[in-house]
Formats: sequence, C-alpha cells, structure tokens
Amino acid sequence: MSLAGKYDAKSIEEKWYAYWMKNNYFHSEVDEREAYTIVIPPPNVTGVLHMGHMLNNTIQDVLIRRARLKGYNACWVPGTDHASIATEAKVVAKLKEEGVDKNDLTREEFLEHAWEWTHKHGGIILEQLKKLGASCDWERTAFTMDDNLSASVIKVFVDLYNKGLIYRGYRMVNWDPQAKTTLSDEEVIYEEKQGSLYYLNYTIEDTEDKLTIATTRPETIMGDTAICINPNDDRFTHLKGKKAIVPIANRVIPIIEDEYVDMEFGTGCLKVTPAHDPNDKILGDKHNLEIIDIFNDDATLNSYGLQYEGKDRFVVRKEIVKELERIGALEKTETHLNKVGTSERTKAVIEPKLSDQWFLKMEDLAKPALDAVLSKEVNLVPEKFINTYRHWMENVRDWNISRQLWWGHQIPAYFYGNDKEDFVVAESKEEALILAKEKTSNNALTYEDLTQDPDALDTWFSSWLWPISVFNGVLEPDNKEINYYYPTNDLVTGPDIIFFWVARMIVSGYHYRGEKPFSNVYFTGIVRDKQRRKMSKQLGNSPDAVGLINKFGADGVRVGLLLSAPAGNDLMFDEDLCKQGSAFVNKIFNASRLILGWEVDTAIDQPKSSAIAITWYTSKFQKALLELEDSYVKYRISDALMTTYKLVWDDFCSWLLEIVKPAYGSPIDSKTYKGVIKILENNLKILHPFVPFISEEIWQQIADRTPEEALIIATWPESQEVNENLITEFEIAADVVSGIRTIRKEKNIAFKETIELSILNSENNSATFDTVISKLGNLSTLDYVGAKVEGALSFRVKSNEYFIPISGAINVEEEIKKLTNELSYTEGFLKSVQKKLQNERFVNNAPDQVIANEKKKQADAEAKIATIKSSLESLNS
RNA sequence: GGGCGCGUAGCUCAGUUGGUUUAGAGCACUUGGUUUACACCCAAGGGGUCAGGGGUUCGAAUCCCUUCGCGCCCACCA
Repeated sequence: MSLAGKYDAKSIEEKWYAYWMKNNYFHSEVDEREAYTIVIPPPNVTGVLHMGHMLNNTIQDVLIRRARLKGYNACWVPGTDHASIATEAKVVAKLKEEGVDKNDLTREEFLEHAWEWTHKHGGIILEQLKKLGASCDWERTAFTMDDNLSASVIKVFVDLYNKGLIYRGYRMVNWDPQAKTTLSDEEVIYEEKQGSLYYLNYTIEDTEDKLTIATTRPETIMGDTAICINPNDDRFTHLKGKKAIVPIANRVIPIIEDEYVDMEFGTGCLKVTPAHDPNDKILGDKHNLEIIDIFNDDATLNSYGLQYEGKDRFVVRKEIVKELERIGALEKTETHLNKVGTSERTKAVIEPKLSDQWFLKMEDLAKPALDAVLSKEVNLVPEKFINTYRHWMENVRDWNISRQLWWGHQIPAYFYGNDKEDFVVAESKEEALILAKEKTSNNALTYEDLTQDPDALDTWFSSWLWPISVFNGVLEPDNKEINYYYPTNDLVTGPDIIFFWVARMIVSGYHYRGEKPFSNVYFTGIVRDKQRRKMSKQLGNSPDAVGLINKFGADGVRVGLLLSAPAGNDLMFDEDLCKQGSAFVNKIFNASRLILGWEVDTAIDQPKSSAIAITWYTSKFQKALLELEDSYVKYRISDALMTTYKLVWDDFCSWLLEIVKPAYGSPIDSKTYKGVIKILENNLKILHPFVPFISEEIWQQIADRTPEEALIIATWPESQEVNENLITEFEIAADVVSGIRTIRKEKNIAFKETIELSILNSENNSATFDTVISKLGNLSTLDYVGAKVEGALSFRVKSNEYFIPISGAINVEEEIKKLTNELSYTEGFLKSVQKKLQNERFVNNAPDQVIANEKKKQADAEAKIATIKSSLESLNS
C-alpha cells in the first residue's frame, strides 16, 4: 500500500479534475435520456469568487452530480455577465488611476479599454469554480456579450418595441450623479439617515407676511415653482390665490391648493420643485407648473443656481442655509430622520431627475409569470418567497432599461432629426435607414443622418434571457438544444436578486417560450460572519475563497458550507465548519485505508458477527437512501449531508468496521471483504455529490477502472426493502455494548480485559447479535440466566437486565444511588404515561395508534421499574 | 407606514398537518483511552422552565392572542 499519513487534498483534487475534464464527463449533448439542466447565475465577468458564489455553486454541483449519478443527462451551463455598471465603474476607476478621464475618450476608445480589462480579468472566477470542483459543461461557457447573446438582446428589444411594449418616456428617474446614469428602482437602496428639517420663511408678495415651509432640501429652492397648501386647511385660507417670493432667488411663485398636502406634517405648507421630486412632478403636471432643473449631471448646480453655480448639492445646502440664516429666512432647524436613496453600486445619493429613458411595460408581461408561481408551476423554495414575489409582481412598475453607460448592449434606436420622435428602432443600421426613409418619406437620408442612441441597456435586460439565450433559443427558437434543455430544472441563487433576475427570467420565459424557464428556484441564504454581518469586500470580513480551498481542500470547504446552509436562512459562516469538513474527508480516507490494507484469506470462514453486521448495515443504508431522497426533494441539502455524514462516520466506521475488522495483522475472509467493498462503493456513490474528489480517489483505488467506470458517471444505488426489525435488534445490541462500555469506564476495566455477561429475561433478546456484542464488548462468555446474578453489576436495556460479575467488592452505596436515580426517572415517566391513559377523554379522543403506543410505553416502564426494584432489594439485603 | 420571517443546549440548527421525545442533532465542553485505519481518532458523560405572559385542547416547542428582542422586504410623505 502506498497509502500513508494524512489525506493530501491538493494533488488529488487537481488529478481528478484533470481526469474528469480529459474524459469530457461534464459535457452534455442532446440524446434520448431525460435532461437535467441548471444554468449558472452568471457572476460578474471581472469578479472574483466570494463566499456567496462558493455556497450556491457548491449546491448546484451537488444537484448536478447527483442527477448525473441518477442517470439523467446532466447539463450545467456556466458563464459570466458583463455587469454593465459594475464593470464600467471599475474601468473608469482604473483609467482614473492612470490619469485618464473617461470623458476625454471616445466611446470606441473607452470600449477598447473595457474589453482589455474584461479579457484580463474575465474568466478568473470560472477558474476558481474549477478548484471548487464545479462540474460545469465548460464547452458551453457563455458571456452576455457574446455575439449570439448580444444579437438575442437586440432582437428582443426590437421585438418588444414593435409590440408597443417598449417606449421612450420623459419621466422622473433615479439618477446616480457619480456614475452619471439612471438606475432602475431596484438598484436604489434606501438608507435611514439622520438629517435636518429646515423651516424656511417665504414672503407673501406685496405684504410683509411670512409663510414658513419645512423642507429637507433647502438647496432646491432654486427650483421651486409653487407653494402648495391643503384647501381644507383653515390656517391658510387668507393665502388662497396669493403669490410668494422664493428667498435668495427672489422669484415670484404661485400658491396652489391640493389635498395631497399633509396638514399634520411640518407647517402644512409644501414647496413644489417639480424637477427634483417625483411627487412634486405629479403636482406640477396637475397644476401646470413650470419645471426648473437646477442640476448638472454630476449634481452640481447649473445656472439656475445663481451664485452657487458649479458647486456640489451638499456644499450648496450648507452655504444656502447659512445665507438664509443671515437674511432671516431660516425660522428654525429640527433633526429629522429620513430615507435617502443611494446607488447600489456607487453608494452615491440618488437624485430624482427628469429625463428621456427607455421603459418596458411590465403589467401584461407579468401576469403569466405571477400565475406560474402562485400555481406552483414554478416552485420557490422556501415558500416564504412566494409572498415577496407576488407583492412585487402585483405592483410591478415599468422597467427603466436604459443606462447612460457605454459598456453593454447599445440601444438599437437611431435618431435622424431634431424632434424627440425622430427615431426608428431596428436590429441593424441598414434596416434602420430603410425604416427611416419610409417613416420620413425622404429617400435622400444616408447613414450619416443616423445617430444611434448612445445609451446601453440595463445589464439585467440581457441576463433575463439567460436560460433561453445560452441555448440560442432567441435567434433560433426551434433549435434542438433549446427544445431539449428548456425548461431547465433548478435555479440556485440568492434572494437578493429575486426581482432583478428571477422574476424577470420567468417573465421572459413565458413571453418568448410560452413556458417557464425552470421548475424550481432554490434560494440560498446570505453568507454572514459570526457577528451576523453580511460578508463583503468593504468590511474585509470575507475569507479568501481560494485560500480556504487551499487550507481545507475543496471537499472540506464544500462540506463546511453545506453543514450550515438551510434553504433561505442566512448562514453564519465559521471556518471551524471547514475544519469539520476536512476531518470528515480524512475519516473517509482512513476508513478506506483500513479496508484496502486488508489481506484476504479465502480459506477463512466468515464470522457470524461479520455476516449479520453486513446484513444490518445494508438495511441501514437503504433506510438512509430513503431519507436522502426525501431531503433532496425538499432541497434540504444540509440534512442530506448530515444523513450521509452520520451513516458513514457512525454506522459504517464506528460500528460496521469495528465489528468486521480482523485482529491486527490477521487476514480477513473473502466473503466479508467483498461485502465491505460493495458497501464502501455504495457509500462513495452517495458521498460523491458532497465530496467529489475523495470519493473518486477511493473509488479508483478500489479497482482499476476504465474511463467508463469512473465514479462520476456511476449508477446511484438501487432502493431495496428496509428490514426494520433487524435495525431495531441492532439498536438493542448497540445499547448493550454501550452499557458494557459504561461499566468498563466506571469500574476502570480496560478493554483488553475480557468480561462475562449474563442476560436475564430473554423476552426481547438480541440473540441475533450475540456475536456482535461479544466482539465489541470483548466478552469471554455470554449466557442467558433464569435468575438474578448476585454480586454483579447490572444495567437494563428495554426490559432485559444484564449482569457483569466483577472481582472485588461492589460499592453498594454507589449502586443504590445510581439505581434510585434511574428508578425515579422511570417512575416519573410512567406517571406521565398513566396520567394520559387514565384520562377518559384522552382514551376516547386520541387515535388508536397513539393509545397503543402509550400502553406499550407503560408496560415497558412497569417492567423496568420491577427489575430496578428487585435489584435494589437484593442490594439492600 | 405596510408586509414577511425568526427567537429551542455554550454555538449553528432539526423538530413535517398538536400525540412514537417529562425535547433531538452536529460542533464545542468534561472525563478516560494511544504498539492495533484515523488524536482531523475512540469511548463515556454533563448541559435546555423550547424569549416572557395569557388562552384553546384530554394533550402545546407545535394552534390563537399579547409583550419584548432580532432580521429582511416593500412604500413618493416634504
């Protein structure tokens, strides 16, 4: 045997990953088997592996490997997302470091830099997934900006536009002044911040009267175009029809009335700034107010800001407050808690801004997608997310799909004139020109007259097509791959992108395929640290993923992550779990080392204990198989792992191997050896999804295997009948062994020293396992007696009593104390059972089975009490 | 402001429609054990008034009400 020492994860993991790749096991082609498909949630192309990726990709790999073993044509499609805003931000930052301003570059120049960055960093994360053991079909690796995926996006945009579902609108949108782009509502994070509420005095025109207005944004007075009061507010009746003067700006604005104003808040008066607040915009539209936009794109003030022009909004806020105070227009300041929208990516405070953007009408599209989830056609796991999903879908708003970015899919709209409506939407410039000529009836138009919209599409407008576009189902809707692999089976992702991605994939799935994109969505929890903080780069609390793999081995890390990953619940990640994982891997390794080190002697007969133990374990394994099936169906992956963990560690290693292993240096009989190898092989099959590397390693050590016999493509163990009686009998035997061990420990009897065991009352004896008890208890004799053995230590299992005579005096006091404790517990237990059985209403109402059970408990307890009492008596005498 | 979820052993969590459990697992802990696959090991053991209070029921960790604490999602109140 070349096996020695500890398991060396690194070299073995590299060896088998290379072997799997070489033999193309991960690759899937359309065939006559049933498909099992997962599309990866594509990580950012320039991202690096973090704990969240490790978790959800481990789960995906577990599912895909199990499907492969179960005989499905398993296909896991990997890929990356161009991540428009995130990547562009990184490139802009990198250029800035080099002293280059994005604004000094042309679009083409910038995109060159972006592609360079993408090629340099792109795919790193996929290489890291390989280290984790991910069995993705790498030949299918897709990128949202691959030619065919890009063409899919453009085709879909044009199609939705032609259907009237995409429109261009002048709307109030979320503006990120740092990235200088709009964001969808979902990309805005609201944070509670302690701010101030400023009470400002406006003078009523042609009077000395003041009107006080509360605002959180004093800098926007430059954009005020009205003051609004509630028509039912008696305090302000005298102001109706009057005008007010904006301080500093000294502009005259009307006082309007609208019931929208909350009389309770602030002073009951509202200043209206239609360009910078969504509600004010509504008021403005309703009352036909002027719109004054006071900001530049970077949120500095423009010429409407007068003396503050060119200064940042927050600087201006401070200065303007000072000035208002100086001129006596600041009544007072209160602290005020308000919600501030910030950009998910840049953290910049969002500025509501009016601008022309592209929108997708969602209402009609959402309907089938909502129904699919409510009817469980698409199954969300855990179910609590159905509510979240429904609420969002029922109130879904139009999706702003345009971004003022260059990195991404450029919007296929072409402008040819000066009017806002002078544009056409087409898949190519050639088509655009034809359409433009038709639309204008101007045949003199040339390519030079066309200008493509410079904006790019929201990243999610490409990834919402992912399950379709990776199989080219948009461009060739009837190709054999999309027909075979779609709908996919399981999607594994985080709940944070349920709206961004999951919901929209369901929408596009129904719209473009008339069918769900996947049957099940498994939402993992968010990985947090021990202090419950979300793991993030900023906090620096995220362990280096690759470092963890190097430290504990991929198998160890996989086990560590899965041990504490119930669906939908956040998990507190602790490196100790990886330690536990690698300990488990080491255990598997050592157990195998023991077995494979045995010398087989065909001349030896099989011991009875070995034969019965193998039969027992086989049943136990079958029972575990059923539990596994149940856990997998419910996506309770950590339960499935724990079932496997206990089966292998406790039942297989601690019991079975201890029973069958021959004395040191002695050979083993061939029947037992074959049986154990068969068991080991079955164990490896159910272990494989969790710990693919060690399981393949052992599998290949057991025998010389051809590539067709590799574990990764083996067949999942078949289900057979479970012998419950045998399992119960074994449990009794195990309890007896435990009883013997307890006495050994209490009396300091070393295991090497043999002992004698006598069993009284063989009503439910464990004779089947006598040989097992003898071996594990290291008994010299085991016999059945008709009466108590005097001067012996005793213990009870069920209603049997066991005696071990010991040399020397028995500590009577100690024994009495022990028995008294046992007696009082059992009596208390009996009492609670009797209370139930004596209760007429219990007997009348409870199901028969429950009553029978209680009666059995009663009988057992009574019998046990009798034996304890008689033991006490003999001790006392 | 609305909605959802959670609070069970030191830690992380099971406990399925109330009854095979005067509450279970893994880890951690205590004690003992090393020529015999593995100290990343083996064995034995301690540990919980199931967040607090009230109710329904023959019976509640499980259902209802309420208080406290924590988390998440949604929403345009200046």
